[in-house]
Amino acid sequence: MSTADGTVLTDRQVEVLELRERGHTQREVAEQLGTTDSNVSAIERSARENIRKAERTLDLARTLRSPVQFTVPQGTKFDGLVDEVYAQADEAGIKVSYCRPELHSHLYNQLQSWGEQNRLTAAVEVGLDTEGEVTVRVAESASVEK
Amino acid sequence: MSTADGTVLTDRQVEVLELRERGHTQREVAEQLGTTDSNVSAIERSARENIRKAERTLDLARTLRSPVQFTVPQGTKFDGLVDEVYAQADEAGIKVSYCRPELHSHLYNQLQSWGEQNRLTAAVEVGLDTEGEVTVRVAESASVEK
DNA sequence: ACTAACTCAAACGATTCCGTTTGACTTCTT
DNA sequence: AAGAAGTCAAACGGAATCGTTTGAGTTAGT
Repeated sequence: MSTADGTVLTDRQVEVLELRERGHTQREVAEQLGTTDSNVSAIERSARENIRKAERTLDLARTLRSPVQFTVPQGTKFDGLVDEVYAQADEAGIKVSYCRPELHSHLYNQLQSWGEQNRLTAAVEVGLDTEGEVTVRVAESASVEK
Repeated sequence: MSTADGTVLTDRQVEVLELRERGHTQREVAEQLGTTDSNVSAIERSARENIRKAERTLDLARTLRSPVQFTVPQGTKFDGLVDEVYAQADEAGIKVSYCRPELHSHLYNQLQSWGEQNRLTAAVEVGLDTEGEVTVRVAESASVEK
């Protein structure tokens, strides 16, 4: 078994994920581990939730390392977002690592679930580091709203 | 304040990291938060540990998603590691996304803390996904040894 | 020798998180 | 209609994590 050591997953969660990724059904996994399918369902759910938390954590860590941070309100158009990034970078004397169309698609990809008709459906936190790297992050509370 | 929502960090940990990344000393942070410097030290430590755990978690998640997994023993030369990757990929009918020198430096970069004189100082778990992507991971227990 | 910045270990109460059971519920496919 | 695969909520006991305090220790710089 792969070790869950030093991760935010438990041994049980790794056991379940391993078997599931190999195509077994929850019932099969349940039998092999000597428990119920609904228990396996619960373990798998919290495992995937923990992985999502890990992703968000790294996003946040990157933002924290960024000397320049600002928030763009919900409803902003993607063009406006791009403008804002360049403006803030300029002000801080940072050269953005992306040309305009690059940055646009870079942001669009990361924010696709929070975009609708070229507008943001949630406020977005943006971070700029000294290398010109751009990170974006949507507050968790916003993704739960509505 | 940036929100710690949906991450593996607590609000307190984010507070501390924010102030610290802005160049404040632990004593300054302690004063601002109304506690002791040794407490701030402890909070910062567990915060960074949590971030490391998040990194390892994503590595592990990637490995779990990989249909091909194998372990390379401690003491293997980097050349041997590269050979093994190609051999395993071949056997599974996967085309590695890297040419030899690329793969070598790709692995070398990720494993630099576990390399010495072109040899691995710890066993390494390798994952290959169907896209030809290669992931490596060192068991936590190994990094603590010695 | 003194200070500033930081680390470390032990212990504590409080909180959160895990795995599990039970039972009901959706959604497909046959 | 029946079954297979999966989800969800509530409750539980046990384990892990958090923030904090206290006190001692290290490592630089002056």
